[in-house]
Amino acid sequence: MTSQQDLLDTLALVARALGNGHRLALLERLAQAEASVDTLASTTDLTVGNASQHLQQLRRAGLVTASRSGKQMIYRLTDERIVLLMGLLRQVAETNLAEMERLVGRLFADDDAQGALEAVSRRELLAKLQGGQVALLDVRPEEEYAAGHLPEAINIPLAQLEAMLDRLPRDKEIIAYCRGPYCALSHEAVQRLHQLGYRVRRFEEGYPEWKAAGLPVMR
Amino acid sequence: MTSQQDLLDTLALVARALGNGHRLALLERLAQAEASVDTLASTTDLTVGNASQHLQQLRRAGLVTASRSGKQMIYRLTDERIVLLMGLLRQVAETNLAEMERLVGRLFADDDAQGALEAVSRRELLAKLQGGQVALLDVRPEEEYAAGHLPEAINIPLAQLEAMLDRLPRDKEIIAYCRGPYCALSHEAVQRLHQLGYRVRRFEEGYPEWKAAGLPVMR
DNA sequence: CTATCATTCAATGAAACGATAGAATGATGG
DNA sequence: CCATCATTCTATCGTTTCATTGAATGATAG
Repeated sequence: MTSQQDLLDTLALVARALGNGHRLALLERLAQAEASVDTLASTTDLTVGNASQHLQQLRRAGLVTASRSGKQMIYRLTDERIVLLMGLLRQVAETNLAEMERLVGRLFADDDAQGALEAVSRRELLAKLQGGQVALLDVRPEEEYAAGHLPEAINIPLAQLEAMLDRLPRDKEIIAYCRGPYCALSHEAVQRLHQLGYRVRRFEEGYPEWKAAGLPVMR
Repeated sequence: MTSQQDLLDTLALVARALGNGHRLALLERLAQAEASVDTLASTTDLTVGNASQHLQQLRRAGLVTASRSGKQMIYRLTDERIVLLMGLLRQVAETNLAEMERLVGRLFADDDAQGALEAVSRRELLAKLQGGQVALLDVRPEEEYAAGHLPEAINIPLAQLEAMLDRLPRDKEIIAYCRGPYCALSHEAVQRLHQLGYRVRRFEEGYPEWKAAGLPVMR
């Protein structure tokens, strides 16, 4: 006979797979684009061996799948909803853990010093895009942009921001986005563009959340 | 400087709190109604000491709060969204873990043998309630019903089902619900009522999901 | 078919987790 | 203020998790 407890124990298995900072980092990275072990290891500052082990655990929990492509093993998220799950986890943590608030506060401290332009919510962004008076700026690395991005977004990786300013319209408000709420790239971009006199704000989410919400994406 | 990794580590802390079957059981119980350590321990088959420890962990993770009422410590969920979080965790687990499917399959095996009436979805239930030709049956214990229930639901705890049949209308279809998708109470009720000749089906979710979705509840 | 590259496996030690038992704390009722 | 009840704290032991190391496997290019 199946007891309810067996089911809960199995659910706990999945939750436990989410219960490690490095694994969450791997999942966030995978939410941008599928990637090889090697790539994942270097973008998350793990040794290859260690990354591989964590990926196995995620695989056992059904959160990622792997397939071989030549010498490389390509990992990807099994399910779009994993992004939603992490988003909800984030919301619950932010509203109920003081520690979390402290850390997020610090991440946003720069912005506040700068003149406190609040981040643009998804709803607000949709309205602005409808109106057509904003330009979307994707400051992620080129490969992540290539794997998928918001419609009509202009890609300028942060490192080349100043060098490629000519791609940005001067007459529109600019909305910058990157990997997600905790990603520093768009914060940085907004600061730098603001100093250069652009009207610029940050999208409070990132590409993965947009996609997981079922909104249209481009390649 | 706050690194993104600090934030992920803190998130992982919350996920880890969900990563234990007993703690998930405690949370599910708390989703029904607030309760004392003693009550929680006995409904989840834990010793009081052990339950207390798990509750502390949930508290550290910001998932529950406690307040003293006389000699007793009353625990409650901090946030309605925790129910949503567990629901999403369940969905992800069910679609991506074979083991999960196996266990759920077994739980539903009885129903299938019985003539396979599929469970009623939330959307379907809302439509049926609109129409007015169904009666809602809440088969949870009286205290949980008292703490909150679906509008117009009739409470008959499973143990008294046969004794209190006169409360059920014979001319309407009956929709039974209980604590949630994995709760056995409504399965059992449906089987027994079906044998007695009632037109009866099961709501696929439970009270906590209904409430967390922002739908109206009664006391 | 061998050298190389990408990844996984296996073994180790340190740290964290989980259950238990028994002592300690806090509130209440006489 | 003492006895009782509900809960928490402390200490212990066995188990699991995590990072590291180095060896093993699998695929490819010459």
